[in-house]
Amino acid sequence: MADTFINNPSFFKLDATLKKLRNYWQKMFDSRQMDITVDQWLLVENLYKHKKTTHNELARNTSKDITTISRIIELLVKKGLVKREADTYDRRKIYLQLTPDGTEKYKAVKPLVHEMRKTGWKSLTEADYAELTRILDTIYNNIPTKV
Amino acid sequence: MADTFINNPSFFKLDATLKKLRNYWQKMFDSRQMDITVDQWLLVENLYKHKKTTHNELARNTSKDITTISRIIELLVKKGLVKREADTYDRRKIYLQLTPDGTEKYKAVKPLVHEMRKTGWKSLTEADYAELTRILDTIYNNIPTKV
DNA sequence: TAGCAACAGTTGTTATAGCAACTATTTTGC
DNA sequence: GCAAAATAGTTGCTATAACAACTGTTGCTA
Repeated sequence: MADTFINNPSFFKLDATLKKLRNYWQKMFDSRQMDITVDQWLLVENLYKHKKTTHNELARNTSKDITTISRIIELLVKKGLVKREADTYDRRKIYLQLTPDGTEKYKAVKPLVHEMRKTGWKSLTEADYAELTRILDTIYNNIPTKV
Repeated sequence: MADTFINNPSFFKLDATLKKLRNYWQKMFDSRQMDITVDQWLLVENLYKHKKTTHNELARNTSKDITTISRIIELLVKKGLVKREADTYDRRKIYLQLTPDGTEKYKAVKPLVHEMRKTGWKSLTEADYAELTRILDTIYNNIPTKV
């Protein structure tokens, strides 16, 4: 039978590619003693870019559940990479930002990440990137939020 | 800054799309009382197609870790959807196959899955599917297995 | 302004992901 | 033929994912 989007598990290839990427990143982090996981890195990168943010914003920016953010942040705080700061005006809110160690970590890991992105995209073009973006965005928007 | 594959998290969009797909599938399964998870479904589907297979083969076919397969199969056996059968010649091997209930489950869920694939792919063409496949395969093959 | 809804975040539970270490077999190499 | 290596699968552990239920705070409104 022909391999079409109907008979082929629609997210099987997505899943396989993502897993291989994630494993590659993690193994590279481990072999360079970066002492960080892929998802912890994603939060550190986001906190570096936004300087000061909340759990909710992080969740939106990273497509992660807020409970997942809560637990990853807990690990990052324990590692001394992130510090929490209560909002003066809204006592429900907690601002998160990198500590100096967190900023160091970002700078240590960043070049490796840059290299890995180039490796993954080797022999592909910016046009391919645009195609991938278009198709994934279309699928994303095709999916109902409510069932 | 322009959104290119270098500055944009290379798997962020993959991750976001896959999560939304997975959540959509799971919510549909739940709302139809299918009593199954997405990954359990993937194994059931694979077992339906291959009739009789081993943990190792399932792991290869689904891009899952063999430990993950082992645990999902344990749940499926408890649910009565899969049965284990020892190999007569190689006592390390265990063959897995759907029980009659497992086959029923496959037939009950299958039409829903078919619908969801159409929904996700709505307004996209087979050419788009080929493009997506080409790009993801290229990325997949770009990633070193050893670091 | 009292009561309630909405919001920010945490904790409990179950499932998937993957590494390391383990048991139990089978195959290989000398 | 026998020890070592390879193979099949399980178990322990830590991390991520997501739903439900919870605490505490703020905003809304009758």
